[in-house]
Amino acid sequence: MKIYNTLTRKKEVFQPRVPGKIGMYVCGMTVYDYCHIGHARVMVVFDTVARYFRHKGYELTYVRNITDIDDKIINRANENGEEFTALTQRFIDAMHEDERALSVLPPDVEPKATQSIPAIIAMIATLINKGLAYVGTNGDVFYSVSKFTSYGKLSGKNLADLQAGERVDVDQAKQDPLDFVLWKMAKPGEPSWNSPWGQGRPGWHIECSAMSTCCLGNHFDIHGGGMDLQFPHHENEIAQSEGATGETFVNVWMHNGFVRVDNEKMSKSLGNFFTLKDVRVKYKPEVIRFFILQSHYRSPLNYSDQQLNEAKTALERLYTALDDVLFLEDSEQIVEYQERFNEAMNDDFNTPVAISVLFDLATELNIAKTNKSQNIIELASTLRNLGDLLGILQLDSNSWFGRNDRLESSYEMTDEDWNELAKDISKVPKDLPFYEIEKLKQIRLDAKRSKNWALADQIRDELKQQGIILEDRPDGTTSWRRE
RNA sequence: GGCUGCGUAGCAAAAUGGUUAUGCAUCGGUUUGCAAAACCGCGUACGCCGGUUCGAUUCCGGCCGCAGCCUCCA
Repeated sequence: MKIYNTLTRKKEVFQPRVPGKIGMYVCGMTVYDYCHIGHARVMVVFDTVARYFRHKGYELTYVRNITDIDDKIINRANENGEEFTALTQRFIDAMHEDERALSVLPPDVEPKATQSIPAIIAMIATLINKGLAYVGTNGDVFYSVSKFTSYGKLSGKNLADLQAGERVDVDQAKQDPLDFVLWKMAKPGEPSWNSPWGQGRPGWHIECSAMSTCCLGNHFDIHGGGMDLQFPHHENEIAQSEGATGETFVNVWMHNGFVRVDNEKMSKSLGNFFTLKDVRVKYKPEVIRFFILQSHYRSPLNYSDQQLNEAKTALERLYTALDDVLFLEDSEQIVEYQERFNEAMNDDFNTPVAISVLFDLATELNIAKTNKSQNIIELASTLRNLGDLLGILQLDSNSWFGRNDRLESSYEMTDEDWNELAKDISKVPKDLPFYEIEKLKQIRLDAKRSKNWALADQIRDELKQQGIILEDRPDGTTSWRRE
């Protein structure tokens, strides 16, 4: 299979260092706020990558870190007047809840910066011993970028250009403006850990170097994250890790594109972000996941209600195809579709094409259902299993269409009462449960039998107002679903 | 200014040196009491200008436009 490698700027045939085994590290969240759709993209993209590797039979170790100490966390905790650990725990919990909703499987290891302090200190000490890092005039420890000759190889930058475009205020404590902090001295009252250089905390970049090599070894296969981490974060990670170990750090660098709003990057600093928590109120999480996978992971992804609505309609089409089909364990699979799907995924995880295979499969399944063909179960099972690789289509269709709520009545009503009520459903409370919908459906079927089209249409229209869609079938039965 | 990347039909989004992407929307048909869903049919799109080629949306060059990074950000 081929994967686009940021380091070489081209698709390369992927070869794990150890046959059959893959180590993958992805930069995770800094937990001082809720996850937004941009974070969702990273989670979903690399979850899909992980699922596919495992499907291909690789033994994958997937590590995704949590940054649970940094300036923003300290500031936010101070604003709230709470312990930073209380703050981070709250947002870690919220993140895990978002992940579960999006069917993002947990990574194998989820290291936290605050639990990796010894490894961080050890790596900084090595860098100082090797002459790649120094203690600045303010006591902070800095990485000496000019000492690392291949600095800039990932982002395609060179030191001269960087200096020419310098727009950071020069920190007097540094020897060179491009040098970055490895260990930051604590101000009074700030969270801190003891180190050979005094009480302080790790810089942002060092934690990822320490945690990744700690969990996966000095040299591993894949490192991922958002595009914006290419520089300086990942560049600095390379400098730190390769500087400290003297070995190649990572073979393949994968970066996902941004989520945009009105053609601008969605980001915390621009304030144009939508949190998952909020979006989930309006759209099912699976719709969000589908929306993300409908574009290639390296392309920009424009966020809008229109896009989400279309994703919902599209996904509904797939669930409609799966509706009313019995599934059998160990059903035969349709190889042709599996092959087309795999071919797409083998080409740098081309999920839009993989999804198009799902739609072709759905069309054939719909035809098979109409014709009552023999291969209905195989088609449906294949569709579901391929969907599973993308983390979609795993709900029971009754659940997707909102037909799985309680079966008993909420109201004490006679049939007479129901017949009266059916004539003016606008009086019926919103969010009718299963039993009541079934009841009204029956009343409508009776109306149809006696060719009382007016009443039948009225019931259908009124229910539509409530987001309940009735569909008559050729065999005279009626099915319903929630929008 | 430097460095990346992008520009595809109404919208979204892929592949591809000559052959159907796909989804949504629209239109026509089948079906239906009418709908809905489903099925069938319908789209000659590839920023502009040159070049290479028998042939370019696809390769090369220039231009224009957009985005990202160069400061915390997935």
